[in-house]
Amino acid sequence: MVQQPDLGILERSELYHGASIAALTEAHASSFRKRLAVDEVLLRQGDAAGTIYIVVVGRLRVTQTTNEGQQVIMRYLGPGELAGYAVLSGADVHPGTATAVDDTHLLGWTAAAFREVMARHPVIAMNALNVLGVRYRDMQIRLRELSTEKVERRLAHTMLRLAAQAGRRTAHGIEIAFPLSRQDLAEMAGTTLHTVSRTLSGWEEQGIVDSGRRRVIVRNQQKLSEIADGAHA
Amino acid sequence: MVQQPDLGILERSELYHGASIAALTEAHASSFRKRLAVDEVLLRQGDAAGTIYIVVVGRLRVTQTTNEGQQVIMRYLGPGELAGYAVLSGADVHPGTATAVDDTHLLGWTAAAFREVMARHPVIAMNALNVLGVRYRDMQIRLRELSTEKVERRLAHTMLRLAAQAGRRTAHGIEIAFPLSRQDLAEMAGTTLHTVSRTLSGWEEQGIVDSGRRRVIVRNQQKLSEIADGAHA
DNA sequence: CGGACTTTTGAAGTAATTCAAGGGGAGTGG
DNA sequence: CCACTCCCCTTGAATTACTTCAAAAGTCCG
Repeated sequence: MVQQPDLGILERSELYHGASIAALTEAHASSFRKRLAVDEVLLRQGDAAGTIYIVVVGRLRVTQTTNEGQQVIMRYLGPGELAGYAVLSGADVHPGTATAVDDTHLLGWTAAAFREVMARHPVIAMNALNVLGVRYRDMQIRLRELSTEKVERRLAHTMLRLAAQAGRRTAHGIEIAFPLSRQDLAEMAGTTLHTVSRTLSGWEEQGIVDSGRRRVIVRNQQKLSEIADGAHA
Repeated sequence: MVQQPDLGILERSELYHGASIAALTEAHASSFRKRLAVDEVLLRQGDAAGTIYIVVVGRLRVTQTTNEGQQVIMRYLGPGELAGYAVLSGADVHPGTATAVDDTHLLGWTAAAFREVMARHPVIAMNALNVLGVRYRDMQIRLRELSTEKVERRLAHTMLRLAAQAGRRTAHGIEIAFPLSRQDLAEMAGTTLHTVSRTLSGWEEQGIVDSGRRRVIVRNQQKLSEIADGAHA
């Protein structure tokens, strides 16, 4: 009875999409639930990679921290997305830290349980390849942007991606549906919070965005796209 | 008779490592050979992703080009490595261009032939997951470097990776075993050839490297590591 | 030996960081 | 309910690392 909604979530997840009812049921049977409050950590960079999760409700921020303590945000994970990909690809430790930015519900599997399900249902392995492929390509794009574009453009790309991934239509525009500080944007776009602040102030004047304390709304996606495409060059 | 060496190459490749003789034989039977001279293109960014290759001998440079024509080098591929990962992960076009930087021999498969082999031998799918996982992590590291480190450090990291991946011990140090221009290094480290040239000149004075026209030798790996670790901060 | 490509180096310019200070909002505790 | 405190955000000014522009010198190959 409680299972039905979970199966639906699994069916719509990037990892189990297209799997048979049998596979979904089996996957669900070997899963466990996990709940995180805001700022709780799901898995920590450097820890042994023993579990894999699917986000059911909520959102996680995945970061990597340098020896010097600087953080980079690798991505945000929303409903249906996979956390703990290290288990998929046989890495022994988690390369990043996943922290809840909202109240978050997950379904989890131990590495052994997951491998068992994947071995029995090849479609899951194919989905796993797709997940990694998509993320890898995403990374290539970001690397390319970071190598070739100036800050304003990179920030525009960053915000467009966030709007596409976690945007909520409102009367005033597309609102990023979770708390997002200047510092967060800086850690995604490869710059400082100061430069982000200045850039957003400029955009605000032009009516492109509307923002406040840990809150961002895209008012004019068109103009933002033009900036991302280098119209400002 | 000619097959035996090929099977050995396959066995040692990142994609077929650990596969059974039956699987290797089957894979070999459905493969075709391809040979490229220097500067010939194996696959082009944006082209339909219909084939996948393993490098047997030689080396490829994988690049992505922006709308404005700027290039970024995503990676180099040496013997045993896979070219055309798009086929693995179900992308419909190649995200980058692969060009030979040396005379290069490859074994190739059509997408259909490869999927057939992979479906029959799950170990290959697991290897594929590992390949993508390793590349993804590599990309995360580079993104982190690009976001948080200054040019000299990034360049040091770049050269250390090249030395590890394609280094040849010589009397004078570790030589990067393929032609590598200042421009190439710039496109890997996210800077300009001018800055690379100046940096290498500095390193040359300190006896850390020895370089010339499209040629780089690491003389003092220790010192280069220190620079990469931020000792120069 | 000519010509194309690669590298070097100087000088000027600039985007972005760093340093510094202050202001504003949200939540908490008295 | 008000005041206090903690974050987060903003903005100015100084600094700097790097790019861009420019020219010349090597180096390799045919």
